[in-house]
Amino acid sequence: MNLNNDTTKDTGSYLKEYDIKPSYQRIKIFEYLRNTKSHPTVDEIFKEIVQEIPTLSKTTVYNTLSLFIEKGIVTVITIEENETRYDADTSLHGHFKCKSCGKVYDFDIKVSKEDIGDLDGFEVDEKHLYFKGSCKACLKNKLKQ
Amino acid sequence: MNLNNDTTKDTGSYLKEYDIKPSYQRIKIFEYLRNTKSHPTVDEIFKEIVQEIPTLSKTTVYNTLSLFIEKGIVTVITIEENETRYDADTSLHGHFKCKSCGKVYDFDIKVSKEDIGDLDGFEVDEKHLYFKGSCKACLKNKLKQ
DNA sequence: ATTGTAATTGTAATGATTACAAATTTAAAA
DNA sequence: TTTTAAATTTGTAATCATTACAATTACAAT
Repeated sequence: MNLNNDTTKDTGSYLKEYDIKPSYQRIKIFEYLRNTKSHPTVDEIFKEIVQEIPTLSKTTVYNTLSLFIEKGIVTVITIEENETRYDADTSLHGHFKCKSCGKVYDFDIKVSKEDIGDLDGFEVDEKHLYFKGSCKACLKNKLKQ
Repeated sequence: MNLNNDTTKDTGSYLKEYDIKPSYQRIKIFEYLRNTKSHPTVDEIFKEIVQEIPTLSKTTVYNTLSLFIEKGIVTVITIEENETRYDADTSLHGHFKCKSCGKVYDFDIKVSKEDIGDLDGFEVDEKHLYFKGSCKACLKNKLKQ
C-alpha cells in the first residue's frame, strides 16, 4: 500500500514517537481523528475510513483506538452512556454537548487548585469536564420559529 | 405493602414534591441511592434491593432511574464507558475515580465563569466533572509494599 | 365491587464491545 | 530472494448492559 505522501509521513513519525508502528490503518484512523472536530464514535470512524480501506474491520478500529489510548495520544469522551467518542486532542479542555442537535463542541477551561476541595493526598492523572445544554446555533433557530 | 414508618414517609413526600408517585419500589431505590455514597450501578442497586423485594425486576430499576433523572432528583455519572453510575446528590460537585481500587469519591469544586472560554451565547444546563488517578488510601498502601 | 390507569414484571431483542482464531502483512534472518 | 517469525488485521461468535414490549399486578376513583 502506498504511504508515500507528506501527510502520512508526518503522522507516521508522530506515531513512531509514541512507540506505535505506523500501519496504513493506524495512520488513516489517527489522521481522521486529528482532522475532524466532531469527536467521532467508533461507528463514524469506521464508516468514514472503510471508504478508503474497503477491507477494514471494525475490530481494527477498536484495537487501534485502544492502542492509541494506551499510548496516550487519544482520549475517550464519555458524555453519554452508550455513546463513546474519541478525541486526538489530549490537552485539558472541556466538551459541550448540545441536547438539541447532539453536536459536541470544545471549550477552554482553567481548573485551578484553589477551586478544588477534599482531594489532598490524592494523585490526579486525568481531568475530564463536560457541560450540556443548548448551543448558540440551536438557540438562534428556536427564536426564528 | 407497609409504608408506615418515618423514613419511607419522608422519602414519599420528597418524591411527591417532584411529581413522582411514591411506590414501594421507588422509595426503596431512592433511599438506597441517597444513603449510599458509592454511586452504585444498576446491578448494585438491583442486587441490594432485591433482598428486600424479592419480586423486584431489573427493568423496574431501569424504569425508576429514568423517571428520577427525568424529574431531576438523580443524575447519571458516566466516568467509564460501559459503567453507568447514579447519584442522588444533584448539586454541583466533582467525582474522583481511583484507577487502582475503582472507588468513586466526591469532591467540591467551583467552576467560575472567568475560567471558561468560548461558550458565549450557549445555554449551560448541566456541568459534569470527573478526575481519575490514585486515591489517598491506595497511595498509602503502595508505600507499605 | 368495578373499571380504568399506572406500575411492575419477565422475556426477548438490540447494539456496542470483546474474545478469539484464522488470514494477511511486515520485517528480519538466512 | 526465499524463509521464517512476529505483529497486525480481519471476521465471526460471545458477552453484557440496556431497551422494547406485552402480560400481570396494584392502585385509585367512581
